[in-house]
Amino acid sequence: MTRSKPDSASPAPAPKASAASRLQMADIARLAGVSVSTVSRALAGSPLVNEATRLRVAELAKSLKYTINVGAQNLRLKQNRTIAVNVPYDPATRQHLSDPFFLSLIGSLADALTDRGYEMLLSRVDADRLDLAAQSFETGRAAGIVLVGQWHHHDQLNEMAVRGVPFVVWGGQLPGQLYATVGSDNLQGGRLATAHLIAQGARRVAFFGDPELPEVNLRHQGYLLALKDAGHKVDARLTRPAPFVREAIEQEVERLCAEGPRFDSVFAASDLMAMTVISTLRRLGREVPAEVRVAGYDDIELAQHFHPPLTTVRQPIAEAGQALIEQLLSQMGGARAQPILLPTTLEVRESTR
Amino acid sequence: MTRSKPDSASPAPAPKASAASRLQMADIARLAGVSVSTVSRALAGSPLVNEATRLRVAELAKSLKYTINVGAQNLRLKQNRTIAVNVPYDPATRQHLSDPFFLSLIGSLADALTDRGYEMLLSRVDADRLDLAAQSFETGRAAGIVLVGQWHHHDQLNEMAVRGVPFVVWGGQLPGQLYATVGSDNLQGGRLATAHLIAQGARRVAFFGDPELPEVNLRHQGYLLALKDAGHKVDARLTRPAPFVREAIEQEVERLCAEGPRFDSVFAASDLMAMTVISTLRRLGREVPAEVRVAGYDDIELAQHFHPPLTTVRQPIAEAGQALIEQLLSQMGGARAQPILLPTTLEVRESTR
DNA sequence: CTGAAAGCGCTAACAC
DNA sequence: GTGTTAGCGCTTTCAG
Repeated sequence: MTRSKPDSASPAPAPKASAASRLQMADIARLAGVSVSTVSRALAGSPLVNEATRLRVAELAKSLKYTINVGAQNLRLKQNRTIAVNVPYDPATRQHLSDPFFLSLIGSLADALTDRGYEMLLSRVDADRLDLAAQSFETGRAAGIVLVGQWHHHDQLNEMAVRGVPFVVWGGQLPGQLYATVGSDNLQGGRLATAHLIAQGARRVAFFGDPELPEVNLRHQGYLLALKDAGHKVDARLTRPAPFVREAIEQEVERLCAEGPRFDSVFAASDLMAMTVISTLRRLGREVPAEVRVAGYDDIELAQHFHPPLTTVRQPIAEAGQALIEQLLSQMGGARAQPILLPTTLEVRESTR
Repeated sequence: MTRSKPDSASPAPAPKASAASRLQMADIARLAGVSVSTVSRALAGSPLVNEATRLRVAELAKSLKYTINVGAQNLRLKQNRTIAVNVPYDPATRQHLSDPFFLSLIGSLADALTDRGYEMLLSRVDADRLDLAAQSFETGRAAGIVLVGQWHHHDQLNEMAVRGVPFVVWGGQLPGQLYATVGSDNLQGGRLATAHLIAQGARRVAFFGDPELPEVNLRHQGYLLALKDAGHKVDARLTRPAPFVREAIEQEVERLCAEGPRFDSVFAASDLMAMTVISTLRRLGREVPAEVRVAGYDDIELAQHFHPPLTTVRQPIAEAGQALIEQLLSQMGGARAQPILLPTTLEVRESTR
């Protein structure tokens, strides 16, 4: 899925008029022997129009498969029922839309939107220029924006909020945040997972993840809290700042195994990461969970089918989509941006037993 | 991800005008002391406009963060740069957007579209009413349509083609097909996988999948061909028609193990299915690959991280998106619908050794 | 109850 | 070079 051409690709030839002039209101008005206004009213189900003519128009439209041109309708009505969902991609690796968790989240957003009669415009954004996501709002394409992941650039998001762009982001709550986030309780989740590892007898828990990302950072803080709760000493070398790239994770595991320090369990910031960690450990001859216990985060569908089935912190995906859309819509309705924290639960499976 | 409300949900309150009237061309015309037409030309980079004024207008627009209202622009230009991508969902189970393969395909489509300056409208369609997907074209929302999976209802698709709706579907090539499909060479893929199992010493290969689906059906035919190539007798009881639902697959595995017939390997119609089969076999105490060899189809990202790493037929995802869009665009440009077959390759891993 | 006319925000002849 | 004008396909006053 690595593409070579940059986003700034030439817009290509002409997409021009699609098909020889589509059917329009005037046509069915003529055919029905009424004026366009009547057709408009009839199709809108206005009580002003005679039931007989309403029916006639409706049937004519149906048999001719005529449907109102939403573009024109929206222009006239100044309304808009599409929401732009933006998935950040790392401009360096051009990796994107790859983590199953985000993909499920998109599915859940699609559900939530369809349920409310909205459409979803899906696109990618350069993770370093999250503010560009605002464009689909500014060009009138979308009535609101969902950002799937905040990455770095808290600042850009705050600036968007100041500009009055209606948007929500899936991510962690940050101090001084002017925009709305929806996310799982990352702190609590990290704490849960780590506490569980400790309860299983872990003495030296390693943390894998990129603490530059707000969400991961919160999970890391939860990890630290749990260590403190248990009276464990924190060994900073056990925090391994690996980005979400397979090779980097593998390397980090190899380094940790080779150079130390000693560790008897791992809390990984995502399931995908946990799975990679487990594969690598296995390749290096360390058994999971016998020698090293591993817990993940997300509870993606495959976590339970993995071998060993993965202990993980479950984020409620279906609710996530609902909450994101609800928050966005209420914001579009004039409400203030309000962060939402979704509860997490620990799914204990074989990988930590 | 199971939603309770049906699609026919009430369209909810009013989304009305977003924010107090956005900035528009007239505004920046006034501010620049020129007419709207000049602004329009300037922003479009027309050579008719004086370089000095062009610059002035451009800067004014930028500083005010003005962007052209695409809705109005499209209406006037009768153009449209959005493509609707529709993901069918099973109305019975309301399962959708769940198989990682389809999700990756969406990612690949997003890439292909962005590269060409198109936008992507993502929605679900009832798998039994694929023809409803045409609506986004008929309402002028989209200039063309991509259908991710043909399911049953070849007929509905043919009818859409007759109606002149520009669309492509990801799926298998069927006889008497009036529309364009893009898909991997399912027949060849099924043959490859099965032949490989036989080469590994398999004598009794079971097939898991729903042969009602054209793609799966082709994979099954490939399976039969490979058996014939090898001079094996076909045992119809080894074909297990399981839908893509986890519980159904587990049950089918249990039944096969309990009631026979005997089998020493499995070719599953998708990786997800293969993984479920493996987990179930393991639960029943049958080791993979020692006792049963298992091969899948798709080569999703997780196949290589699975334990054991999964032997599978790789479908070229990046090319898939490109091919779908290329085919659709050329169709929109007036070309005839032309099926495309993508090459498959066998990825041999531990699960069949 | 229905039609004529104006206008949503923009572009493209057609004048000057 | 730039402004004036008409009109994309629809909805909605405002008169009948």
